Amino acid sequence: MDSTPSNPASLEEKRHTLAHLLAAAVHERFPHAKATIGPAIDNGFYYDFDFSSTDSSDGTAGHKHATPTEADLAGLEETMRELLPSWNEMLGTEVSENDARSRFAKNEYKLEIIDEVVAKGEKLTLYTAGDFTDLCRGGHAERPSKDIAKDSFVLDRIAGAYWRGNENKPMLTRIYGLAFNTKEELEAYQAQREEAKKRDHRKLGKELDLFTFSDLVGSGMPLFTPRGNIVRSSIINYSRELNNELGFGEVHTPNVNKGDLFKISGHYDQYKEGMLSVHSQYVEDEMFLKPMNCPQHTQIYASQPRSYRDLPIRYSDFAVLYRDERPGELSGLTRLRAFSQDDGHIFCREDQIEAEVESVLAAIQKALATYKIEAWMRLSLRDPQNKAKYIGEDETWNKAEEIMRTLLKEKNITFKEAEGEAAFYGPKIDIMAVDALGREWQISTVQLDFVQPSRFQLEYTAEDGAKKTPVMIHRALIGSPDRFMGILIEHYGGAFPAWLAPVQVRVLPISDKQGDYAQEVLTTLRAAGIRAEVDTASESLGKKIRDAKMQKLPYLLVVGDKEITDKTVSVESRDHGKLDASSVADFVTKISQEIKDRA
RNA sequence: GCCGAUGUAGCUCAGGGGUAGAGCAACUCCAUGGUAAGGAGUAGGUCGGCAGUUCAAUUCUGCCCAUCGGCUCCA
Repeated sequence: MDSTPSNPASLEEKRHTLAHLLAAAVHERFPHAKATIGPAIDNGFYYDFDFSSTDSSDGTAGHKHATPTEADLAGLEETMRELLPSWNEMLGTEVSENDARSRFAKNEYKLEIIDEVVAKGEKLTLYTAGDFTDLCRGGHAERPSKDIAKDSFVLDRIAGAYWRGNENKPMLTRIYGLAFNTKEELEAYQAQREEAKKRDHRKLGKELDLFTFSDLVGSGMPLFTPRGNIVRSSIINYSRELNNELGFGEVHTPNVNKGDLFKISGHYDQYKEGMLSVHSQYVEDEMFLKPMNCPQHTQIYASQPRSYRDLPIRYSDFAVLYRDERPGELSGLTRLRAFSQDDGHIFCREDQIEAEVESVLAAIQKALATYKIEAWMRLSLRDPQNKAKYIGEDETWNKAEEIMRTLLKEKNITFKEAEGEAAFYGPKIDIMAVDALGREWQISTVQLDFVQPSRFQLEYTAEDGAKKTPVMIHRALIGSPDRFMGILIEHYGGAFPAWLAPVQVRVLPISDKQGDYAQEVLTTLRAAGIRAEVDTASESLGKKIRDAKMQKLPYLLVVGDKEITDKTVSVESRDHGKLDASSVADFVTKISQEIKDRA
C-alpha cells in the first residue's frame, strides 16, 4: 500500500470505493445479503448481492423484505452518507488463503473468487474502511471521507444480473449507483440522461406518429404508419442508390425456406433456436422464416456457371427477416422480431477482396456523412479461447483475419480489435456509430466469409480452366433500416432533415379566409413532389405554429391576406427561424435543392 | 429466457373492495386571428386478458399477455 496518501483519488477509485460503501450500507440494512462483486463502471458503480440466503442468524434486520426494491434505494443511500464520514482511511492487508476462507466461509461467491485468485497465484487482500471489510484487489480512494463528496453520488436503480454474467448461474440483485467527482458533474450527467429520455425513439415514434405495435400482431413486429414509412423507405432508397453506385443488382427472395438451406449454411446448427419455423401441410421438410439472406444469395450465384470474368457478382436485398428474439430482449425499433437489412453479398476472387471492401467502406463513410453521424471501426475477430463457436479451418480464419487487418492498416483507418465479436463464419469490420448524445450503436458491417461458399460448393472457372471457390463478402451499409430509423429518431431528436421528414412543409392559413390560397400553394408544392399539407383547423395562428413546432416540421408557410396580395408565402424554417417572404416558385426551388442534396 | 417494476379515455397521468377523474387531443358552436396553447360546450373507459376469493373486484390473489429497467443473447 502506498504510504503517501496525498495523491488525489481518481474518479474510478472513488467509484470503486463507493461500491464498497454501498456493500457496507446493504450489510447494515440487509444483514443476510451476500456481497459478491462491485466494480466501477463508466457512470458510477454497482455491486451484486445475493439476498436469497435464509441462514441469516441475527434477526436484527427488522426488514420485511428479503430483497430490496426501488423503494429501499433512498434508505440505502442515506446509510451510505451516514457511514461515509467514518471512512477516514481505506487500508489493505494481505491475508493467507485460510484466513480469507474462514472470513468468507458462508459466502460461496467470495470463496469462488478466492479459488480463482489462488489459482492465478495472486495475493489475497482485504480492504477495510469504517467497520466494513471486503475481499478486494484494491484501487480505492485512500481517504474516502475526504476524497468523496457526499453529494457526488446517488443510487440509481436495481436490477437482476447473473453471477459471473452466466445465465446458468444464480440470478443476483445488482444495485447501480451514479457517481462523479462533483455534484455539478453528477447533475450534468442526469440532465443529459433526461435529454436522452426526451429523444427516446419509442416516445417520439408515438408523438410523431411514426410506428406502433399491436398485441394482436405480436411483440417485436413494428407497424409503420404512412409517416413512419416515409422515413423508413427514404433510408432504404438512399441505400439503394449507394448500392447502385457500387454495382449491386437488387434481388428479391422468399421469406419461407426449407431447413436444408440453413443446415448447409451452418445457421441451423448455430441459430436454430432463433429461427421461426413454419409448417406446410404438403411439404414434409421443416421450413423457416429466413433470419438472413446470405444462403439464398448463394443459390442465385449457383444458378449459373460463373467465370472469373463475371466476378465480382454483387447482390443486394432489402427483404424482411425474422428472428425469434427472446421477449426480454426486445426494445422499440432497436431490437425486433421482424426487421430488414440493407443487405448485400459480393462473390469475388481473392484478389478482388481488397477493392471490394474498400469501396463498401467508402460507401458507408458517405452514408454516415449524409446522416451526420460519427463512427469508429472495430475489427471483430474470433475468440481464440472458444473456437468451437465458429466454423471453418484455423488456416482459413487466420487468412481472413489477416486480410482484414492489413486492409485497415493500409488504408490508414484507425480501428480497435475485438476478440470474440466475429460472425461464426468469418471476421467482420463493424462500424460503430456515435449519435448526437454520444451513445454508440453497431450499424454497418463488412464480413469476410470463406466458409459458406465452400459449404454450398460455389465455384467459378478460373483463367486456367480450373474450378475455384469464390470468396463471399457480407455487408450492410447502415445495417437495418428499421433499427437505423430508431437510431436516427434519437440522433435528430425527431427533427429530421427535409429529405427524411414525413411532412416537409405545412401551410398555415391565418384564418379560414385564406383557405383557397393555401390549397393553391399546397397543389403547387405537391406537383413539385414536396410532401406538404395544410392546417385547416379553425384555430389561432399561434396554436397552428405550436402544433407544427411540436411535430418538428422543417418548414412552415404562413399565408394571410398580405401573401395573397403579393402572391408570396412567409417562410418559417425549423432550423433557421423566420425567413423572408418568397414566391412559391422560389421556395420550391430552394427546398427541392435541399432535399436533393440530402442536406 | 432470468431478476424487478408497470399496465386506468387517443396521449400524459391521478384515484381506489360498492362498476371511475383531470389536462391535452377529438367533435360542436362562438371567435377570423400575423409566428409556441382564443372561449364555451359535448362525447369518450367491461380500469391489459383469463381465472379465483368476496354479497360485491378496476382495486385483493394466481396465471397469462404486453411494456419498461437491467442480465444474458444478437447470424
